[in-house]
Amino acid sequence: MNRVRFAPSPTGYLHIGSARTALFNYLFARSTKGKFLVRVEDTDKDRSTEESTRSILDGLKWLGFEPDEEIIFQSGNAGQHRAAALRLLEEGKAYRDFTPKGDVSDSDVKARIAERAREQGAEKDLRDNPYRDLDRSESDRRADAGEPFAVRLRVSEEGNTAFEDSVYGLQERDHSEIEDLVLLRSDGHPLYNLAVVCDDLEMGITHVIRGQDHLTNTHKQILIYKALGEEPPQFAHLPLILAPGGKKLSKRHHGEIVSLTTYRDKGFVAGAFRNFLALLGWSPKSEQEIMDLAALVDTFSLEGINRSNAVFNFDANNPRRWTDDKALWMNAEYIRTMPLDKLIPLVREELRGEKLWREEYDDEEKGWFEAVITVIRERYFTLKDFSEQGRAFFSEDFDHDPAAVKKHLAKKPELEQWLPEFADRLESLEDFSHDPIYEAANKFCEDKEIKLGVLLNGARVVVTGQAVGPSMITAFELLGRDRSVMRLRSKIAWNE
RNA sequence: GGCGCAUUCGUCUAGUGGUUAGGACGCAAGGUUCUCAACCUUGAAACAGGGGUUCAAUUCCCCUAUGCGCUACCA
Repeated sequence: MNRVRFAPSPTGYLHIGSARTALFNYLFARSTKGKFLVRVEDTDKDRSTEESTRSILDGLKWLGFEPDEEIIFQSGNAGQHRAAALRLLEEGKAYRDFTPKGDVSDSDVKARIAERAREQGAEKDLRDNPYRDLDRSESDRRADAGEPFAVRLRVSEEGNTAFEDSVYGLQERDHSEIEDLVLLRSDGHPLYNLAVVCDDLEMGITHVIRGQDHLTNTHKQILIYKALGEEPPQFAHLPLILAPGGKKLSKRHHGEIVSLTTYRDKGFVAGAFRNFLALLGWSPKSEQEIMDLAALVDTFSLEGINRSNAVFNFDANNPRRWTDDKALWMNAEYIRTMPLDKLIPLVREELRGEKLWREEYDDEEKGWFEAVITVIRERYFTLKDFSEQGRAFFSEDFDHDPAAVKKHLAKKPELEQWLPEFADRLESLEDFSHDPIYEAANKFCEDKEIKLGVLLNGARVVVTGQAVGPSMITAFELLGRDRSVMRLRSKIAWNE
């Protein structure tokens, strides 16, 4: 049985790239009847926080990915990692490095790597560590004397490692390109590459599906598997998600757009965002694009994964395009087509958050509420729209859009008289339903010799505060006689 | 610097040794309409560049360019 894991490090929010990695792991597990596991890689104790862990787990839950087994915390396995390193030391597959630990300031490591590499040029020798061939008894003696040491894997100078990546195909790397990597820090803490290998072994992971940024390091991990006398799992690396222009998508440069929680907070339907994410770097090879979780599980396979990085397209300077157009479109598509009983709970949450929810909507006004949602959801893009654009349906306390006032009221000052007059006609209607309201509106416009649009557009601004919205006849019907009449007579919009 | 990976419309992508290079989002035009969406019709829009191989290359090979990744006693 296949076993895969999603292994986030809790050093911040859940990045959308990580969310997609989790998605692909989940889909792979479900589509092959395997297990989806979660392992929190909290070994960097300086940067890991509980808050981050919680936020990541919340994000996974929101997307619908519950782990099949208990969540593993990597920090709890440090003892085993250390034991593995010591075993390799014992077997001579690793050695003690007594070089004093240098100061590593995190910020400029990349620059220093490049700098050092430039100096070495092509002449570099990754096996020039003076302790690599230190006499064993001498090494033991110094260790016993309490001298601190790091443990490094003894990588052979000849040959290469190779593996078949499910996405990128055959990967080979000469050992001469791989340094004797550190397994254990001089303070006794295991390092990432060792920890992942040990944990994946321990958890019985059969397929490692992760970001392409790990592709080159996979060779190091394979070396560790070999040294431990174990078979490496199957690897599948995923293309990355980039920012417009092909740049790295980072919190520092792109802010909250990279955080999954942003999408939840800005009114995304989880299924819609999940659907969008699935299409970034993976293709079902069909023209079907709208897919719920079951459909994704049905069609998912590693073969459909792309090799080139995908650009997450958005415009930081344009509020209307704060995130990818297609994501927004897909969210709208979900909002207007998803089953009402799936949508209602989401709208309820949104209205509750904005203090617009009334318990009656779940009870004696359920029918009315559903009718309203059915009508207004047609033109909404996010769940936020229900409380913002749709506010007038749930509250008397709503604003009048200045642009709408200008466009439909200011240009027709006569409406200030006409709208209350029209209110009188509505008030006297025997049957306050669609057709009679429509007839009344037409009759009124005939009397005043104006186009229907003039009346209804003006009414929309006064009654809903908006220039756009559902058919005004339907809106009157939904709001009911009293509220319609009252708002038509109101001078608020005229005085603002 | 070294090593690795990638490159089809603006973006996400399909695809093939011979195709009118397909779809989606977005964009534009038209229809519909009380507004705006939705919907329908139509349109503009791509094989990074250069060499090969081949009867034929977007597809196979090489080089260049560009981008990304890794190169840490970070994960």
